[in-house]
Amino acid sequence: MPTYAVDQAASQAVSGVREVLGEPLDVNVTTPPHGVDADLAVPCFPFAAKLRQKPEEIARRLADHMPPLGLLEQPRAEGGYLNFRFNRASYGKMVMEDLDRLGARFGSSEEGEGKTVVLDISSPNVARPMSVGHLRSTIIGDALHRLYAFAGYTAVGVNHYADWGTQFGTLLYGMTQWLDREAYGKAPVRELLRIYVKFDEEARADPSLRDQAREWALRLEQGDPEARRMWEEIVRHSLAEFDKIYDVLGVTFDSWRGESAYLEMSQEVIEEARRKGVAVEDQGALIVPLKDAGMETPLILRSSDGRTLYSTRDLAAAIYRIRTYRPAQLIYVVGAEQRLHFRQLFATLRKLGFTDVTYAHVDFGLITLPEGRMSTRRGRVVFLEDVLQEAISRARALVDEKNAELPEVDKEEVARLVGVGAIKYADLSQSRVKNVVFDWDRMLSLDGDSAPYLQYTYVRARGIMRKSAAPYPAGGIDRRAMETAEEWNLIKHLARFPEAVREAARTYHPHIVANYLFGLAQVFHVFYHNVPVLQAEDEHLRASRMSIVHGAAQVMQTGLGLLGIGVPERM
RNA sequence: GCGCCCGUAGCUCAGUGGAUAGAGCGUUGGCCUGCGGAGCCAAAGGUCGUGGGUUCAAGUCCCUCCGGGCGCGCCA
Repeated sequence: MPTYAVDQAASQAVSGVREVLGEPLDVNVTTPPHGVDADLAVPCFPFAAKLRQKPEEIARRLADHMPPLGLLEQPRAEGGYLNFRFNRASYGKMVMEDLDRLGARFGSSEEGEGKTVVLDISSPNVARPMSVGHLRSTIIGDALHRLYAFAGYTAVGVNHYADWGTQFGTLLYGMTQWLDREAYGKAPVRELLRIYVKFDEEARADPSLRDQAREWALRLEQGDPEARRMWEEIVRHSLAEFDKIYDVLGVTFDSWRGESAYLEMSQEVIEEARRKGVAVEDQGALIVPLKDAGMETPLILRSSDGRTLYSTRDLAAAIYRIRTYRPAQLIYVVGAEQRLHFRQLFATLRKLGFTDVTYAHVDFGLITLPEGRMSTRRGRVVFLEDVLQEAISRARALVDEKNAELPEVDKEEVARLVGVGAIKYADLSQSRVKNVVFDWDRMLSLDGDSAPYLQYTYVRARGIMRKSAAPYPAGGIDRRAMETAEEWNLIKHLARFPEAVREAARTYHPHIVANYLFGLAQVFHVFYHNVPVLQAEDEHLRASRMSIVHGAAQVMQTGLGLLGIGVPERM
């Protein structure tokens, strides 16, 4: 499905090679390394065995007999490589026309047309303040949500918040003992946290408290009105708190459903699993044996005392999503420590017959503190709210320094965009698989490879655009605007955006887009530094360069938008 | 003990099996009479954890070992 210039150029290279060699060979198109003056390369080593000829000779033969290719120059043989350069006139023209025609849709595709993906994103714990630990799922999930929508899918972002489970027993009991009404009225979730921590301390001195907590958990489970009322209140307060955070982050969901929404359905799922022979009784519990799927530990559907578990409700939720949305794929953006859980979940779903859905656990490394793993109970935790505030205030200090004459409202807006952007970018610009040791300065970095560097690119481009309303040049971009290395490199980089977007979605790696944008920023800054736009020699050249600037601003805005990062007009 | 993940420059990280492994930070030294210096240019800095293997070609794939992290039946 080659629609963009990059794709077409690559497929022209492939068919050209096949035509000359006259065989349906597997042709690999790569990008040459830095020192080589070429845009695409085809290594000829793999053909050697089949053609009984040296790679160097094959490359030479190809170079000599290559038919004319619209977007590529006549290739050259260099060693065992066949090197192509883009044809500036045709390739550059096509790129710029695509950009002009598609605008904010440049980079999008129809790949997901008619298909739905459901993404499990964020899923915080009710009754706890969100910590930086929830950042990754929220931010990575949001970026994937946007990327999939951009790729043409119907993307459903689901917040599956944890509002059920044994921890509510301790909380309800704790509330009956130590609740400070006034503190609860002012900052309910913080007060609940205090109680949660206090229970842990007290229970260490007096283990009988744990029985009390179990008692309350049971009351809640059985629908006791008082327990139920307290629980509902906790959930309400928590969701209100989450809302505030998501609002600052600019993250939205298509569906909010807590685990408790699946209590009834869990019973049906248990029945179904039993009926299909997927689940069996074992030591008083109901389990799904998974040895045949390569797992020693089974998925547990019902505990020996008859309660549903996290895994039961997750299974019910998955089935609910499949029946409600008819998705092609279920995606879970959840930490790597739950790998086993998702292997079990997916295997169970397949056993139950849900085989026409693909499942993906998009995992990511843990965020830890320098002193070790975060622990809410021990108060060893960094709250997301504090991180956001700190980021915004650091950005604000910088705005005051760099752009003192900006109006107050704009300063606030810029500080928010830059501060929040910095946090998101810090996470989205590196591969998600590695663990991260939390570090204020690193997470809130505002220089180098950081959000403001990219946002500043946009600001600079917009600065030029504000000063001139030159329209897209009649008759297309002027060849003279593609002559210098700065111009040509920028155009070539713009052309690669669709590829970055596609790869990021395909591999669930938003950092591919982030890295791409960083490269774009670098190339643009060099262009900006060396190529006069407003002062171009004549009107047509100026309009042509303006269209390049326009394209750069557009791609930066679209790309950052896919990462959930906004751009200011000034900063 | 078993399973999974990670190990690339002083630090933090990129690197679809292809050519001479790249950035940012930090260090040193340059560039504001051009469209905003939150910028640009340059230098120094590497046995890609270790040892084998597969391949025409390995930072990338497979195995050993070392170091770190996570997980392993009724928590979420």
